[in-house]
Amino acid sequence: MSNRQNTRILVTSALPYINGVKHMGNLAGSMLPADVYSRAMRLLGHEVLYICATDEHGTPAELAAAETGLSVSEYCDKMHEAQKAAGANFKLSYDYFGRSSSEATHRLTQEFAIALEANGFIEERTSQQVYSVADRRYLPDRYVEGTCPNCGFESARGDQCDNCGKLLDPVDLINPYSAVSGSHDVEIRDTNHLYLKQSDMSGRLRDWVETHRADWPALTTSIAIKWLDEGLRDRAITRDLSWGVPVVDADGKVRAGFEGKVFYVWFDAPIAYIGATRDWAKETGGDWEKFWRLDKGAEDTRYIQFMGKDNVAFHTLSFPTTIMGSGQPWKLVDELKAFNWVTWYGGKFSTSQKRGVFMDKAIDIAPSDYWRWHLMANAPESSDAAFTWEDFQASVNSDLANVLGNFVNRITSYCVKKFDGAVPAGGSITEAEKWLEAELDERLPRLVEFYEAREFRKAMAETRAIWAAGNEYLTQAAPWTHYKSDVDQAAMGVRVGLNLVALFGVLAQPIIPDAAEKILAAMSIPEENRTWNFRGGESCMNALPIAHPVSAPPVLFTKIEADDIDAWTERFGGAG
RNA sequence: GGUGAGGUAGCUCAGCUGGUUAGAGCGCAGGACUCAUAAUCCUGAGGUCGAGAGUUCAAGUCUCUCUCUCACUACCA
Repeated sequence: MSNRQNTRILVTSALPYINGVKHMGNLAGSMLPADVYSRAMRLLGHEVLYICATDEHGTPAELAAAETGLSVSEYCDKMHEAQKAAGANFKLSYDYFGRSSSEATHRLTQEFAIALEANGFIEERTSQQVYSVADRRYLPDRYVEGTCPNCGFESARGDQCDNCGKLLDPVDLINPYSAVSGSHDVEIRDTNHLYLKQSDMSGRLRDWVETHRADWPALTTSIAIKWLDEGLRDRAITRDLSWGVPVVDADGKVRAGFEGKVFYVWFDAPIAYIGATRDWAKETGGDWEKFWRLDKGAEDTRYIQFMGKDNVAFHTLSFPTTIMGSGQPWKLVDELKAFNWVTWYGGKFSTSQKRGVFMDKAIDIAPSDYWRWHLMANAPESSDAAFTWEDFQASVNSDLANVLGNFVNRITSYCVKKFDGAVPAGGSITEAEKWLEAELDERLPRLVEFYEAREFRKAMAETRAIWAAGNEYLTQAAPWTHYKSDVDQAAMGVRVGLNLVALFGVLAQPIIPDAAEKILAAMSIPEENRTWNFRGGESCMNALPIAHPVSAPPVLFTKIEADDIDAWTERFGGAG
């Protein structure tokens, strides 16, 4: 493990939309795994840059702002800070949490569009769109409602009827009205938009996706191939809105006929990955180009994207079309990690029906470590994963409190009581130490492999198994039994046990950073000794110097009681 | 409707290119221990791998049909 090459790694997680605080499923499906991965890679000595940002444009932001009485810009300022704070509460270790509304992203978006048009990948076309006279705005399909021509349902949305499920075109709705104001004064107008000619890129996209069949998860490639098989359609990348990136010509002036139009959020949102990196560079003096420009060192960067499955098409097809079509040496993603959904007792999260927990409330209920551990140990990697309070309780009580917390407590407090809180010398190697060494030699490399492969459930299970091995070792070594007749031999068990506490703290860092910090502080482990330079089980068992001071940390994990579950179910909904 | 993913012990899930008695954690039962957050450790019970058919010396693993669940279906993001 010692001769691993240090790599430069760029990590991005799908941009959370500006409206509202995200629920635990959003956290589990992109930001949290990206964070755990970034932390692990940093510990392994890699150069990691983890970038995320709020996705701020689009109709929903405009409407939400109007409801609060704030300007869109003020509203976004406020919500950006709220999301930033929520991320901080969950200890998301972004190197930079930017905004798609930043100057850098605006300029890049415009530059990409100009380059794409010069290369023939953008075309101006006319389409029909519903315009609401009362609202003085064009309405996205789902903001137009009316009677379903198929089943007669009276409040069918323009994109799909909630009653019969049929896909609709808003133009076909009978008696259409604006979902924003309820006004029936709506009309169909012709409007010009820029289209990204994804169809012309199909061949190159397919070749590129095919080369990754082996190293991308099946979830990722199957979705991309599905879209390609159905035939990529050209996609409008502008909208009739005022809040967003203006459409300009090469001279920087608004494009003729595009007054009152901006780029579609899904054109500029992924570009915000680059924009946010530039903003990071501006703020820190870092070099953004070595992460993004192939001609400036990005050939040596490994770029990994984290996202929910709904985002796969945009990251495997649309954004790559933008990158490839620009004809410029931009970095394409190397590896994608896509997640399924976390469901709420098998159903959907729903704010209106009080079903589900959102990041701001979740942190009031339980410490971030609890959520981080449970969501990663039960990550929706191969299929949707059901969240239940009972499972949450089991993860926290069994894995964190009983296996890890109790281990740390039992051996540190014993050391304080019997060995004056100092790592004791003495004793000889027994079967117990040999067993433990073999166990660590097998499990530590495997753990690292799981992290590198971004197999989160397996990495968590392996971590837990290592913690459990500590308890098993203590049972075998039984220092409390030896203490009665052979204090030196008891010292052996205590010393190795304390080394395990330090090791467990080191291993816990990417997942449960707060608890890890408490453990490492109680063990007085200096910063430079907290990295993942494992040199085999034997050295892990003898890392602490003799007489090194040790204290017993306060209870690390308070258990979740049945009463808590009842109260939370009452407050947030559950099986009922 | 189309497409994709999934249906493996009571629960949540592993099982790579098919190969001895199908695995883990939780839960459950019994035992051990007493340093510890009534914790921990050991042992055990529990599955005809959604249904049916086929290919093969051999299928949870490949093919087909059926069935159930979930997701996506391009102007929500």
